[in-house]
Amino acid sequence: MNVMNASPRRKELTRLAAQLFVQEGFDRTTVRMLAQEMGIKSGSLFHHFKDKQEILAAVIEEGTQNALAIAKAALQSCPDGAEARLHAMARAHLETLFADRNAHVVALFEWRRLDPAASAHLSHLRDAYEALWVEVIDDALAAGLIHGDRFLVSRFILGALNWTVRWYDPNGPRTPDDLADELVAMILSR
Amino acid sequence: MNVMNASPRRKELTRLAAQLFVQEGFDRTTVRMLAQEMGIKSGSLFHHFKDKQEILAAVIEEGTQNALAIAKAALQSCPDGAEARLHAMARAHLETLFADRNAHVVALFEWRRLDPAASAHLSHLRDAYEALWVEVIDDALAAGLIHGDRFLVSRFILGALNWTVRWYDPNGPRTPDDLADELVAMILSR
DNA sequence: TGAGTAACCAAGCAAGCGCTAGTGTAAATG
DNA sequence: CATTTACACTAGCGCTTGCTTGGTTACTCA
Repeated sequence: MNVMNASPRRKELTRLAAQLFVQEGFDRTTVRMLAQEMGIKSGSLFHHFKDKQEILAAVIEEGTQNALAIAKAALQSCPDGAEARLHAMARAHLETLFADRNAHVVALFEWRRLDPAASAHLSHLRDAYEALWVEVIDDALAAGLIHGDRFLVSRFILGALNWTVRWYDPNGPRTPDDLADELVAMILSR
Repeated sequence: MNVMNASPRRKELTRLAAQLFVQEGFDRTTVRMLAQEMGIKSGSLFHHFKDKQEILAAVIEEGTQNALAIAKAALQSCPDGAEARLHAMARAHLETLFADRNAHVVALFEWRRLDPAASAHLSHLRDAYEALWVEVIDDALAAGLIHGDRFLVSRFILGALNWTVRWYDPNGPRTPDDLADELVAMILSR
């Protein structure tokens, strides 16, 4: 690997790896499969990544960074008010989830395959993302838009959103925005 | 393996396998690890199961059968009315999820490792379970307890419930019933 | 022009994988 | 008593795994 950089080549390889990890799962994806998908031989792979673990970490880091950036942008460019912010976060979450689907599926379902060091590092990133949610949900509770325990409410919402990757069909009639609207409508106290 | 039975021995082995599959994931669990956990040598394992795949199928089948039985019982012994039935289903779902946690975690996260034949067989079981949910949710919609698209609403609810296995701590202050009550309260239109 | 470097390859090692073959043994069955 | 059945064992085959080694090619820039 070349220091800790993010060369264009490495970024492209990471994208391909994410796709394979989703198709086959991390454990069943061999370095030979990865290399073939990338158009190189398996030995050459270790020029870009120090080991297989590092590829997984790269995929997850990439996805989480994107989610964080998009959520922050969505919150900044959205109208004031707790309801608008709740909408914006739900939309942003589903938007990244499907724009960058492979990376997010890997992050959600292969997190446990990370070694402790990588896991600790990436946990901070994920915590930063979840902090945005906590803030928005607290505002919604304070404004009386929703009711209940702030911890449970946020877990339920994130669960419902994350689970969409298991059933949502991007080629179907519904857009990610439709899903976000429907979810927010479902939980608002009216 | 002995025909297609469910001997007590085999049931116990299945339970142990579920635990290991949760700890390590299906792919990383070797037949040698399974055998050691069961107190036998790896070769002896294939007297009980024809191959590793069959162990996975046994774990998932066991868990799904339980969930179906408990949900049916809960619906039969619950007061009339759409709201009571919605409560009962949510409670039953979380109850099995944590009583029989290992099997359910495997069913939720290792389903894709099943070969096509086993997957087809077990899909019918899962469909029977989801049909119970669809019925209860349709009643709740008809009674005006909740609003929205029946498909989306049921996916969101099941997503929120299933995701609990990722964060719920059985040793914490909240009971599964608390979670069910809070979720139902969150989605009721009031 | 020639030194440096990023990217790649062919070959293969040591370890671990799922699974099989053949055997031993104690209890149930005719 | 003879036979079958259930369950376990030892030994290891054939293959795949992640990763290493030692070397080649193509390009950049002083």
